[in-house]
Amino acid sequence: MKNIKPTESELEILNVIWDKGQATVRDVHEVLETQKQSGYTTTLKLMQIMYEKGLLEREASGKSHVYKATIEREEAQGQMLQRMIDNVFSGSASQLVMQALGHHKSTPDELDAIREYLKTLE
Amino acid sequence: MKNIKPTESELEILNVIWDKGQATVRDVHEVLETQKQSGYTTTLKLMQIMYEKGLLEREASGKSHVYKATIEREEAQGQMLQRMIDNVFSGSASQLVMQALGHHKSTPDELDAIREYLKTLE
DNA sequence: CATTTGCTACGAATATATTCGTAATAAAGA
DNA sequence: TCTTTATTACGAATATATTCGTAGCAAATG
Repeated sequence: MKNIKPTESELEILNVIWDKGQATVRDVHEVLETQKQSGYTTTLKLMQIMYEKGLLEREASGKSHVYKATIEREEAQGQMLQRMIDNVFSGSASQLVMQALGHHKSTPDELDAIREYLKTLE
Repeated sequence: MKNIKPTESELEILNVIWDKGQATVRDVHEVLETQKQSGYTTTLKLMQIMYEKGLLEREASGKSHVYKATIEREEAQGQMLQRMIDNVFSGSASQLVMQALGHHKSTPDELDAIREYLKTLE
């Protein structure tokens, strides 16, 4: 089980790739451009580094490469969450949960979904 | 409302100070030493930087300084949580909550506490 | 009074992350 | 065929974070 710790920029890229399933540098760059100003080669370089780190895998396709994430979104979310629980909430997941529920006005539907989910955890 | 983004090392220091209420460099260093090997002046330098950034305030006490956090633990937790919700869970707090509940076997007591808490959110 | 101890300040080395320019290359288009 | 375009690779500049050595100083100790 791989343990990842993406930087902020890497996470932005992962989010695009997770959304799309797979993507070229150009695909990713076009999305990132809408969020913040940045050069194409910046995105390229980051994705090359992520490939070297093993965060992404890639496959040649004509002149370019098609990248995929080597870890599922849920798996990565779980790891990042665990790190936050450990480092910020002294290891208490329930503390984190209550903070999250308290600060963000969730809709009644969302709260219901959580209640349902709690039932399945018995 | 100040918006903080402590680095990993800064967070370790903040945790000690939040636990103690206030602390000197030596106090902090003694705790950190039990967690990882590091030099006294490293801790000192970090706390000086945190002071410059406004993360800590300090007061001379004899030859040394007594430091306090300029932000409450809960406030900081809330901000870090919000950032994670935005960057990792596409803005969905309930997604984060369910991930947290699913991955970490909370005790029945904790789950009860969360259920109670949900009731108060109606 | 001289020495040791414990503190701050600060510069510098190192590591890591981010950004971008330039070169090489191959495909597409005129 | 010649030129433009889109791509990768890579080096380098910049920014940020981390670590520690050294100097200066004052208090405590012998």
